[in-house]
Amino acid sequence: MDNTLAMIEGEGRQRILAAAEKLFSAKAFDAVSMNAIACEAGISKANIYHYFPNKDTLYLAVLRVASHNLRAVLNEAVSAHGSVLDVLRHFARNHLQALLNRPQLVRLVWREILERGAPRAQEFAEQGFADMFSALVDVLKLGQSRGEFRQDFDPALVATLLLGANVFFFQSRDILRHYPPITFADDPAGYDAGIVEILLRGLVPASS
Amino acid sequence: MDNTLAMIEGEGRQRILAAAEKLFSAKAFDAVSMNAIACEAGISKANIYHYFPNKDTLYLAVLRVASHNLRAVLNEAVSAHGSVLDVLRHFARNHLQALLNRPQLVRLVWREILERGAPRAQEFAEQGFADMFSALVDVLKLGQSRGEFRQDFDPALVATLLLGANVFFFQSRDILRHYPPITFADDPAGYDAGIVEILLRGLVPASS
DNA sequence: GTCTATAAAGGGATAGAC
DNA sequence: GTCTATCCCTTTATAGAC
Repeated sequence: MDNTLAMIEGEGRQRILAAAEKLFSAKAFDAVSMNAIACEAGISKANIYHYFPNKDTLYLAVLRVASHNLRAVLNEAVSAHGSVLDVLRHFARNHLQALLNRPQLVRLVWREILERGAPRAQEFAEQGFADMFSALVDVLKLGQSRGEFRQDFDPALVATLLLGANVFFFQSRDILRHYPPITFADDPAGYDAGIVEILLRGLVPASS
Repeated sequence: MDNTLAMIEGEGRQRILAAAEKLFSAKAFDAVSMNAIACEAGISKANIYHYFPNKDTLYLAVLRVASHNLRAVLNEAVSAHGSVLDVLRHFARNHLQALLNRPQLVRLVWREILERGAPRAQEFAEQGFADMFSALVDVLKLGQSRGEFRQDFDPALVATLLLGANVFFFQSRDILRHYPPITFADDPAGYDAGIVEILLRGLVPASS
């Protein structure tokens, strides 16, 4: 079996998937026409149907690849070594940075989470969530078992809080930027550093 | 001027707006047809064009009303009296409860925030954001000025963290529910109580 | 104000040549 | 594998009677 042949055979499919990913990332399912995808891919509309039986299948294929890639990017970003505190700080910062580095993938997957009550979204989205939650919960539990953290908080709750802070930042960055008292809209690293410090030390003075 | 007449005159328009709001809340702009709106409103499709020149204008009218209502609901929910800590706790809980009470409004406005890079979204969305941020930042600043909170954190950052936690909970509740270590997916009050306690006391033991 | 009927355009999908 | 041409349906929007 010749590799070159396999690559050529897959080339058309790849072009379509890339074009579809780009367009589906920018607009919702119904707002993207097969015609637009064909134009973006530089092929004819009918040719798409040689590779995919219908629009829905194409969309699902795009979503499958995208969520897989996003998951890999995120998992890669948050892997770290060092003390519990260092790992936590790096997790927060790198997770957010990974989101900001791949805005299209995030938008694509996240829209699926928000729009569809359908079961297919969950399949992909939950994987990414589960990875992040597991990693983060493990870090927090380790901190607890070592006595570096309190024992009386729920690690899953803190994980939700931290992931939510990053997702919210990613989603509403443009709005945050236009709101005067906010100075960190263009400083994601500073944002996460501030958040982690607050989480660690709390709002109430230590003397209390 | 007779009130009844005014109400009858506005009735058709109201029926259309209500139907459109319901459908636009459930699906994206391009996924909702004028035909579907007409059916939902129980009138003919052509009749819609007597009140609105085109689909885009109708959508914008829906968005305008929805964001106004959502803003009122949220502002109402978070108004509270008492000690700084009580106000903070009530803010968190009531804000999230208000989101959960009006899921359609939240979805409608929030989709607009996420989808459009367009300027019109900002106009509405920023108002709601500004209200919440202002109220929350004021509470935090008051706590700081009274010495009940540390001086060395950014109130806007904590406000973002808290609002983000609630929005994230609202958005990903279905996913959270299916993830084993999470026990608070159906307990928003407990979720916010836990979050606020963590924020106040921090993760690190007080002895450190 | 409300309707039926229809126009004009674009959508997804297919047929069949090459 | 890729294309052009086409089918059929739905879409937005309009015309015009009542």
